Amino acid sequence: MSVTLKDVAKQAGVSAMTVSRVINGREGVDTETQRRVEAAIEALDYVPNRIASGLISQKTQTIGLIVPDVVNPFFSPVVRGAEATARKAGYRVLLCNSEGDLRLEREYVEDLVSHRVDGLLLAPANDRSRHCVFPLLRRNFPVVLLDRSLPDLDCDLIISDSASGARKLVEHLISVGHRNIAHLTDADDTSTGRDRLRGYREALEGAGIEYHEDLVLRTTVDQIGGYRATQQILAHDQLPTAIFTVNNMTVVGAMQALRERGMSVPKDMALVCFDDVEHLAVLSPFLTVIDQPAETFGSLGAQLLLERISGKAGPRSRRIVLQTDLIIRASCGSKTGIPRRE
Amino acid sequence: MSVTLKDVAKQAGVSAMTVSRVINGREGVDTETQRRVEAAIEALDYVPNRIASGLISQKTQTIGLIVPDVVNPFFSPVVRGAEATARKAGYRVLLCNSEGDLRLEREYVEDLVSHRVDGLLLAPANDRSRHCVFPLLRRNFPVVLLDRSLPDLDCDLIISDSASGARKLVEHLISVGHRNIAHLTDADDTSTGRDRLRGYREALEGAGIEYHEDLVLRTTVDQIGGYRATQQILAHDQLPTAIFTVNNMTVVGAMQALRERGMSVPKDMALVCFDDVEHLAVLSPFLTVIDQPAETFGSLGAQLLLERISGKAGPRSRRIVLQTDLIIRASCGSKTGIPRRE
DNA sequence: TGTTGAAGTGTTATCGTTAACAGTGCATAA
DNA sequence: TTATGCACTGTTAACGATAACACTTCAACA
Repeated sequence: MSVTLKDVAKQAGVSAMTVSRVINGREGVDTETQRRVEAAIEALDYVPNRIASGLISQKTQTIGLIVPDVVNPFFSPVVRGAEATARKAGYRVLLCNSEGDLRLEREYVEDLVSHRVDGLLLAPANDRSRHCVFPLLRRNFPVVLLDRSLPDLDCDLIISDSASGARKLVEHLISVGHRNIAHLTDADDTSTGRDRLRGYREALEGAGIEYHEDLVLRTTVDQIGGYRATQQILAHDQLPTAIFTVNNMTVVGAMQALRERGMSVPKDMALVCFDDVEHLAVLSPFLTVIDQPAETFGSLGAQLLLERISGKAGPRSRRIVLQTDLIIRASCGSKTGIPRRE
Repeated sequence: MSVTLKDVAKQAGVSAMTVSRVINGREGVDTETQRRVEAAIEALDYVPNRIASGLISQKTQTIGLIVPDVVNPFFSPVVRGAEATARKAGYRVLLCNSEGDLRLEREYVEDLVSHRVDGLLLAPANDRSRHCVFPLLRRNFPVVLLDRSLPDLDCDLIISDSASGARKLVEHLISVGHRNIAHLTDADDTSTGRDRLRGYREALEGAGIEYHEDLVLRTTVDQIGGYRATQQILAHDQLPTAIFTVNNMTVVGAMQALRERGMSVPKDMALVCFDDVEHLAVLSPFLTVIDQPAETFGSLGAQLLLERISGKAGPRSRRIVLQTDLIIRASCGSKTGIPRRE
């Protein structure tokens, strides 16, 4: 079917080995021979088969990248960062969308392993993702976790300081007068959810505000989850004055639910969340958020992974905690906020 | 290093062939033998090497996907759609970010070919991408183009009806009273740019408005391009009353430039563009846009590609034109502007 | 009893490339 | 002249899996 090294060898009147040497730039090939081989390669439009070389070298020069959703404006920069860094080092990226689904995630991991990727970048769905990562680590397979840590798992890791981010956000809400603050988060099965909840509680404590269990709503951290949880909040007898959602998708659902009830932000309800979104930030600088350095998650993660793959990493696992930025805009009713549109 | 089929065979006391049969669910294996093999697989934690099978079958079950930028809210759904569809058919996706750069794009194509992907989904950078696609088609290599067509290239293709979209958008501007409409587009080297410009001109003609060359600004279709081009516009003696930008990134830059000049939308300037952005649509239903079915580009593209790969496609190339939606919001000063979703 | 054939299993060669080793010349040195 | 070594090139055997074929059994039947 496709042109092989042997075809080139025949065309150039040399052995396959000589062609291989030319392709890989090994020295010890006569200039004239080299010229003939290169002519043959050109003439036949030969492209080396990296799959076959990979079989021998036991390296695919490919890494796997599993994220819950590329469309999520937090994860798409992660993907870009990881891909760019990997590519610069000569690695390809197999992209997988786990949809935050454990079963899919496990299937992806198995598929990537059977495809013999040299390493795996994983933004895990939740704590139970541990079950499919642990066997890899036992085999010394290079893995770097992104965004979320997994319980009792000693693994390279890039996270951001969720607790401090959440604390900053809630402290800001408190500083502009809110005391009744709802929090939309997940089912207590992700490190990010737990850390942000912790930050929320710390901020309340710090201000001497009592923690109310019924102000913390557990839901799926997507648009529909944010929508439903907000509906629940709005069914309460006594409404909170602010909602803090755990991420950028939940906040979209929350906004929908508020709008359906004819409530406006920040007049009737303050609204803040994790993750800044570029388009929103410019076109509608409105939401007060915690900004995470998303692209850095990807590029730094890829870097750690490549070090691990090349054996430069040493046995100890590395844990990198990125700092977050509080971006104050107008969604809290804060006096310091900039009007939504001028 | 890693466990191979031979190791399993030895452990189970059978030949490699028998193990292969069990793995691939071929019949003609004794139930008892099968049990032993499965036990050995389990015991050794064996994962089949798909690279090696690929060498024989001449199929990698992998497709390449090249987009200018995963972070662009138009392309990230394209990626998701393509990945999901490919995956359901048992294909993996190698993701490449060309950054709209021809040289990078060419490198990616060569790399994907040397990695023996079974097919390629390409959202080309511009007309000159033709040079790296044409050789593939000559070799009958499966390719599907996304979003942009390439001149004189007979290739499967998914595009949207850019001309009619642009016409709808500009007709709307005209209908609410604008007659002096600037258009930010690219250097006339993409089909989308040309088609949208054509739609723009058609709408003007239809309304008997003269076409002014100096109202059409050529730029890179990203944020910085939109910013600079808008600055140029604002330096004109006579300002237009509306700006139509060719895509969702350019509009961000345009907005920045307007804001810097203290101009607000739509009071001082109307602003419309191609591509809706989910977060904006809900959190700030403000921009009047042409919405393209981005995810469908990806899923349908993958579907066409898989048909081509499996030989189900027939020799003729297919050209699919997706329809667009005009979503009227508030950025034109239109009296009829209704928020898209309540 | 011998033949036939189906079920189950093994052997060999191969996919495209490369590592390791084995030549072949030819020039220089002894 | 013969030895020595260098430069260049070829041969063989892998990498891990599988297709194609060959070989056992053993039951069924003439």
